[in-house]
Amino acid sequence: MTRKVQTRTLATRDRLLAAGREIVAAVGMAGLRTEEVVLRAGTAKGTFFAHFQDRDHFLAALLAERLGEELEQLAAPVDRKALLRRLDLLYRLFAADTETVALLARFSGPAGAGLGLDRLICLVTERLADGVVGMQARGEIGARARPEVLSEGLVALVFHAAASAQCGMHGDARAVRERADRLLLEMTEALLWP
Amino acid sequence: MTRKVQTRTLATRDRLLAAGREIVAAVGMAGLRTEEVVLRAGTAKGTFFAHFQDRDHFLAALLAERLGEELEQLAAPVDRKALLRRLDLLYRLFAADTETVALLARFSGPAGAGLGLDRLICLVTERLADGVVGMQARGEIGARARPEVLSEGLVALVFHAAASAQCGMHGDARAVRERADRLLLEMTEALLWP
DNA sequence: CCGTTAAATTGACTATGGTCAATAAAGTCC
DNA sequence: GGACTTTATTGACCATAGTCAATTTAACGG
Repeated sequence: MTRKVQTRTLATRDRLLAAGREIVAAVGMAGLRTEEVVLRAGTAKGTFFAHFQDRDHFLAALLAERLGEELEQLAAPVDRKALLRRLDLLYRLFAADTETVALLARFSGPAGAGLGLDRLICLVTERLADGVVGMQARGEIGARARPEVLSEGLVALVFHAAASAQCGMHGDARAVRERADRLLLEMTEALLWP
Repeated sequence: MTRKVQTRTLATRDRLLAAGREIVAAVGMAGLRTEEVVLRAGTAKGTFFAHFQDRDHFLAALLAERLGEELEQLAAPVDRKALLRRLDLLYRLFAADTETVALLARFSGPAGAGLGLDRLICLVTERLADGVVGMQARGEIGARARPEVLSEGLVALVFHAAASAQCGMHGDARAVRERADRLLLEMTEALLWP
């Protein structure tokens, strides 16, 4: 028979995540070592892996926490301008650093683990689609694609721009970043053309 | 003073890559261990890392080899139908497996290392843009975005579709794959609308 | 050919992610 | 509260990516 989750379990998980937050704040995601996490959380190594499948899933959980704070409460954009602002916000969040980009690429798919990044991205996409419906009805933007398709496509472009901007760490960072910025802007315009 | 590259160096590199090819063919990219590579190539561990920055760069080189065979010779698509076929080919190549998707996400940016995946993707994008120029001139597809922007956007959508299809390994794979297929198709249509 | 120097190679070593059989700590039923 | 079951935790242990000082090999100038 299956028993209810112990409060102890949740407490342990929270301690691990709290430790992770501290470490990421101090040395970034790339510098997070599992040893350090369990040390701060006061648990054994095995406990970490009993709670999280691997280091990357742990980082994804942390990232989801952080992004959730920014994205959970957002309403559907009411007009074209608001939509563009929303995409820009996503772009800035996603392009924060290399780790973020890699984690999103790996975990944000429509069929992810269930709780975490994937759910968050789905939420954002749906909210975007809600806004698109109205704008398409008013003829403010084009209606050649269904709202949910269009909004997922827009998010895909944001991902791509973020990834491009990050790859540009080597070489002339500014130029690459500007290139990504412009790609996102121009492609979005082409898609939204009434 | 800087001396010319020794032929020995190139031979070693080739032996490493050849070993890598064999291993990938046998156990896939995920199953490749550096120990096994140097064992087959008959070199020491250190030699491997003298030639390739890390395991992922090595895998990227192998992937670039493989994709290069398929993509290097392709001509610019002459019409809309050829363009769609080209995107479909890319999709099938990119969505081959999880490793491929991850490597592309990490190394295919416009400012990558110089020789490898990044160069290949740039090539494909440019070739695509060449085709787009003609089609836009003939009014066969829309001209709301510049050719190079449009083609990079299309490639971005292919990436996204490939990533989505791969994330769908968990859960109902078929449904997720079909969803990705349709997204790519509908978004492409919306973008190409005359 | 020979000494000199840059480049390539080596392999023992380290760092760290991840495993698992053993143990402890709840929960459940009487 | 005692017997028993399920769940959580532990930490020694393993696998493997990646490092580096020492060594060997090849190019160069004379």
